[in-house]
Amino acid sequence: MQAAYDAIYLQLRSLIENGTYPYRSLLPSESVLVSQYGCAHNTVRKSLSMLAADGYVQPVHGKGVRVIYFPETNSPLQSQCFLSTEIESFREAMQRIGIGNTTTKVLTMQECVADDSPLLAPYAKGTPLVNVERIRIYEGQALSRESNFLRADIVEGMTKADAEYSVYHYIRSVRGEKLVTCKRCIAIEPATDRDRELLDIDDTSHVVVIHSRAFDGDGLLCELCETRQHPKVFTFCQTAIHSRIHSQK
Amino acid sequence: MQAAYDAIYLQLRSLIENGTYPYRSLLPSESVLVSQYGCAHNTVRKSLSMLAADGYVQPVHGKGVRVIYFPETNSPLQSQCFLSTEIESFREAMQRIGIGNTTTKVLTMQECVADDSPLLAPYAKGTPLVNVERIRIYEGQALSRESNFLRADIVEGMTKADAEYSVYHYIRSVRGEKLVTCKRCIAIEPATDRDRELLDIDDTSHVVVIHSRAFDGDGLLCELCETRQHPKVFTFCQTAIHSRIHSQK
DNA sequence: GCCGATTTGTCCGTATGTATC
DNA sequence: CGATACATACGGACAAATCGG
Repeated sequence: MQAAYDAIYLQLRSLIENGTYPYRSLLPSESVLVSQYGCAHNTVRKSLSMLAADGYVQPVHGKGVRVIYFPETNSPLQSQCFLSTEIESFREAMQRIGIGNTTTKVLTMQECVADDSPLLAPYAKGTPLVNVERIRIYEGQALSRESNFLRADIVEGMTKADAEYSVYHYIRSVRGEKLVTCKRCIAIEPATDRDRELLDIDDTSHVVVIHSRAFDGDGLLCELCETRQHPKVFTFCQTAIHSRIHSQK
Repeated sequence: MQAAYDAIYLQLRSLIENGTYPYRSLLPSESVLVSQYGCAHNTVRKSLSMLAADGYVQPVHGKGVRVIYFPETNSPLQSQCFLSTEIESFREAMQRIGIGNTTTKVLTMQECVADDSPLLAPYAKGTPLVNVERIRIYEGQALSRESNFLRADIVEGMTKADAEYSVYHYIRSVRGEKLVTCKRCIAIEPATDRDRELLDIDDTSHVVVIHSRAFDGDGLLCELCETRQHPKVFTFCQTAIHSRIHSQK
């Protein structure tokens, strides 16, 4: 079942994207939208705040809701970015940006237990884990590698073949678990000897390093992952909105 | 005046950060919080959704609101990231992460007009602009440069000295304008000859390129900026939350 | 497996405050 | 000053998920 605010969000978004509400114009006022959609004021507001968070509109107090979306041909579009603001598997990301011919190779896959190393500190000590190390190859080049510490119970029964296809797909479709929140940290670090050994980075001095921690439907940590990859495959788009909180802090 | 949901957000956040509500625990239920704070449940819900967006909690349907925040010593904290999810000036960012001794040098600052080049396409053709090119130097090294196309009216009267201190500070404090929305696109590109000429990048093959577009209080584009910088000064943290929208699209 | 209590999720209608024009 | 528009807040109703008995 689709929520009312989702439907309104999607409809308004497509009207913005197809030019019905062009860049720099004002949307119909809240009260007009309320009567158009036959819903409550708060419902329209939720849809509008979602559009604002995604960079489609910006509400202007006392004036209206300004459309700030314009199609971009120059820089990579939001939808074509390598790293999305959503939670998706590598496979899903590749399909989204239209790179079909990628393969994944599992280097190692072994059970272990969370000790008190700083790397695994977010896991409770003693938690059974599975460590999966993989390499991503596209167009014959190894451009990305990752080391993944997954909570054992959430990937119970996973085989190497499953991990080669998609760990996220296994968690979601086979295990029926959700991935709800993902915290990420992006940095650019000098390539290590191990990077040069495993990846085709040639004359590239640095690699993109993404640390991510994913939480399941219960809000419990289930994945702790480090991805190291060639810089040329990395793009990321984001919309920042001013909040008064930080100005007070 | 501070909104009620802001106060509740700040209070709950500090209670989470100081360990009163530790990692993996559940917050008091909505109804308890409502009676504690003496407000309506929608107000509490707004605070909780802000905490969720910032990666502090994750609500679990029918169960409670799980705390997913833990202090990190290993990877860069959210507050220590170079590029924040807020809208701030370079000067503010440097103060936040504790790098005091930085200087800014204005290379060029000249008026121009938006033509039909793809770079300036987001501006209406004919819009008066000011182009400012600057270099950031810290610890004696030129590590970042940027080319900024600002709408002329929003930086009216700005001098080279103002631009050397902070363009954002001039816009906000002198001109009294707000910067509300900022769309950014991050990529890693090979360093150009011009990069090597202006920056101290030595044996580094790539630079971090940030394209950003900022919108003023009226929701009108007022800044179009390209930043090119040394990889070693770049870190970015972000929290992604699963939305059903993308799964339907 | 069912039932009831608890908790979050969605939605409604209303009232008031505040900025813009 | 009045009309319009967004911002905040309240209180209530019902749905849906979870959990324990």
